[in-house]
Amino acid sequence: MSNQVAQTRIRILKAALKRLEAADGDTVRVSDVAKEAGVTRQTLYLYFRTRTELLIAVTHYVDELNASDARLAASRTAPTGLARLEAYIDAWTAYIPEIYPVARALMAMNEEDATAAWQQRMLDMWEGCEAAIKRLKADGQLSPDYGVKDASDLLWTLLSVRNWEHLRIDREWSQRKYVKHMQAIARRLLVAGV
Amino acid sequence: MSNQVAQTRIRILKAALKRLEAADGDTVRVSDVAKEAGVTRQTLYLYFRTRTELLIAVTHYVDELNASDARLAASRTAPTGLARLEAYIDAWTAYIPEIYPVARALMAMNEEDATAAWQQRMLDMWEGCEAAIKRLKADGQLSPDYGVKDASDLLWTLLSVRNWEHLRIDREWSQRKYVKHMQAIARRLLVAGV
DNA sequence: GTGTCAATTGACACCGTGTCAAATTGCATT
DNA sequence: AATGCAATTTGACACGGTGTCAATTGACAC
Repeated sequence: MSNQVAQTRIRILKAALKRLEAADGDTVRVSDVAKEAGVTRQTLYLYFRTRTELLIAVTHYVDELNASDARLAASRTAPTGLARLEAYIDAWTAYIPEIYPVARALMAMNEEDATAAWQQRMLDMWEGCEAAIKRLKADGQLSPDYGVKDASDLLWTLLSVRNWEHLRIDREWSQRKYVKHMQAIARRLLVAGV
Repeated sequence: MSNQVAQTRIRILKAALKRLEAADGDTVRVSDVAKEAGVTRQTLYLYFRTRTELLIAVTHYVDELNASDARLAASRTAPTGLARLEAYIDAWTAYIPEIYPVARALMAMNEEDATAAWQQRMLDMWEGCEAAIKRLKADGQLSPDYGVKDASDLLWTLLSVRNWEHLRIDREWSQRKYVKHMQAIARRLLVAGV
């Protein structure tokens, strides 16, 4: 990829992200992004075959910007099951607001590839939940009320982007408050003897 | 409304519901509904000004079919705060699968009126949650961890259609299992001294 | 200068929603 | 049986947004 090409690509990604963050729920069109990037719509299509592909590329771009993988992975090194659960929740809940503008657009698409891409992410996230729960169980800290699978499903649901959206956007909770409550609820529901 | 007119209208509503229930996540087009109803697209537009208006009418139709209001309202007569909370959760969680096919389509729309209609329903549902929580508080059964507003927000989020979708569809929980867990979680989180 | 690569121009097809006017069918009244 | 009205159909079209295509321009490198 020549330097010029790489630059244009990045410019488009930045423009897309900017528009997605600014779009207050409104749909961002391909032409909006092109305009923002100072490029024609056709040029954009030279870099991304479809709108879906563009949005997916933006999710990866956001991940890079925030070194998300690293932050999520770091939570794995926590010393105890409980500490790990807390670290995972911290990492994930900090990630949501960053990915949300793109996530929203992706979730709003009724298109095969877009749905598949988002589902895959959610599956990855489920595995993160499961890993945290397994560690909890290994440390004898998992609530006796739940098996690993059910606990993972519940944690995964509790921490869903939709729940964040409900509380943070619809109910206007602060991010701080949201995180605090998610931590408390996860602990209350999933950790033994609390 | 003449008899004939009423019949055609109902036929269209039934057709729409049928297609929405059958559409496994795929978008249902106006022309699909018209075809199902055995009527031209133009006739449909004679009865419903827009696709959004049709979908909203279907939600009302579903409500009628199930006497949903009555069921929700019945939960208000429970003798204690806890009984009422349980009755409310039973009524609402039984309602979700009925409304879900339409809800899904409505939520998927990026259109002002559609969004507004769904938001209004969710607001009504929030008030149902709040009423249940207030009663709980009046009976001294509300967990000391939460105020009325926060508890209502949490119950509302816990019982969201999206959470039902996550657990019931994505994680393939049975309806029975879903209800059981929602009851248990609500109690654990919101009821004092459990 | 010539060749190459990136980007632009302008046109067009497709799909789904929504609109319009004119024609047709069915039914009731007299 | 003829008239009139209401419900429905027919066929056409506009619009917005995505995606495609071919021809052209501009810049820079050799």
